Amino acid sequence: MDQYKIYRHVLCIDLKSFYASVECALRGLDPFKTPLIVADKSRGGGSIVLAISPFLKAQGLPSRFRLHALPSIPNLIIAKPRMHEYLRVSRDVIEIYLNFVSREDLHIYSIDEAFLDVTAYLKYYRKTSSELAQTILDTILKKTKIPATCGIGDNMLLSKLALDLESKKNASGIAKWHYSDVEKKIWSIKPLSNMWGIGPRLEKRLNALNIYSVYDLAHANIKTLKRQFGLIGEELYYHAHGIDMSVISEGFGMIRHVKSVGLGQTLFRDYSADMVPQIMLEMIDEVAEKLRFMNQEGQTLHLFMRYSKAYGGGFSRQIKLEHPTSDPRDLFQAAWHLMGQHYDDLPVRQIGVRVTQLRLYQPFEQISLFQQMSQKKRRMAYLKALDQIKQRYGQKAIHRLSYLFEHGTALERTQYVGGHHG
DNA sequence: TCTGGGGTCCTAGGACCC
DNA sequence: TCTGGGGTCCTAGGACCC
Repeated sequence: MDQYKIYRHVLCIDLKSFYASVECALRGLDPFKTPLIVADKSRGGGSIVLAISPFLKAQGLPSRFRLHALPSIPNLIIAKPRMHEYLRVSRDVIEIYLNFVSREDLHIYSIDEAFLDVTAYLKYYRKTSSELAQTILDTILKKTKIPATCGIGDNMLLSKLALDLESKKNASGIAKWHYSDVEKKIWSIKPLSNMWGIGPRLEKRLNALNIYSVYDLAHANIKTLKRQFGLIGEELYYHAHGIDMSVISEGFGMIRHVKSVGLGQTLFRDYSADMVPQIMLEMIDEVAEKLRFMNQEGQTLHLFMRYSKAYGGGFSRQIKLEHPTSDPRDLFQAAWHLMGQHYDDLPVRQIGVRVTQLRLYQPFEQISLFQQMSQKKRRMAYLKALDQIKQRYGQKAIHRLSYLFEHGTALERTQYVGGHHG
């Protein structure tokens, strides 16, 4: 097993109760003393609370619940989500990371979590990994008023586990785990789903094999695990021994390119078959715009629908296009084709559109004729012009006539980012 | 179990080619 | 047409994460 052990100094940093902390910072309040939740009241009692302040967390309030399950809390502040602000702060924090390490050694894991491989920098800063972690956390707090915690490990997995299972809970906000801590700190993890990479389904299947703790997992037969779970089974076994071979600068860094772009929404009510194409077109417009913004085009369109509860079921199908594209017309045509084949004309509650097989936008199609080349370029120029109008004057400045139909959701969603209020 | 939206990775099975 | 095996690509579905 020792031959698989890599020895690096990896920091895994998490911005504490991120959305709620940003809201406190914007109001000049202390997140540890302020009862604040982030939720969109205007979306009704069924809407989800996105974040709660560390103050409320310390009082034992669950971190995710529905607005109508909210207990009465004195002086509670309910902040409406402002995704643009959260994204801005997230970018500010990334800038801070980049003042300490280079891009190759930084892996952005989510809007509020990042991995930093500081192995090569400790000598330069003349600090231990804990000291450097403390410096970075202090800098984040000073510049953005956001509290953060940090797990440190010999590899990425150990740093992540140190973060999730220790530093988020201890007073200093920093925890360091080595391979030598595996027996004491990882093997005792129970239930299994507390381990990163094990969800409720895997936990159940493992329990069926008489595996209830990470200790059991570490002492299970790797061949059995592989037979039962394939590659993931092997990975589970190694993770149970604290082993993880991924190195940020070897492909886990920031430069990793996005592999798909998509959009999904659960509609506020059931939509009958005649309204579905409009919703789909709106969503495809948005995905296509995002593709153009990223200067990408995609060659496979994936369409997902779940029918109204009254009927149940749905479908999930993909289709490969003739050429990569970021033109909503091509994408809609493909979606229309899929619908013709698989849609049962039932009322719909959930719709998803995703484009995969991405590549960098290429103005020329090698195999096509001159005429078609210029057509693609001209069409792109037109779409880009629309994009620019929207970027300058707002998403509502110019749009399809069909967006005005009463069933549309696009105009309301222009205020949203990632499904939440922008 | 679902409640949210946006992602990633893995797997089994089929089609097709040599 | 079937005999064999190996490889690649594609699709649908499952599971996980934040």
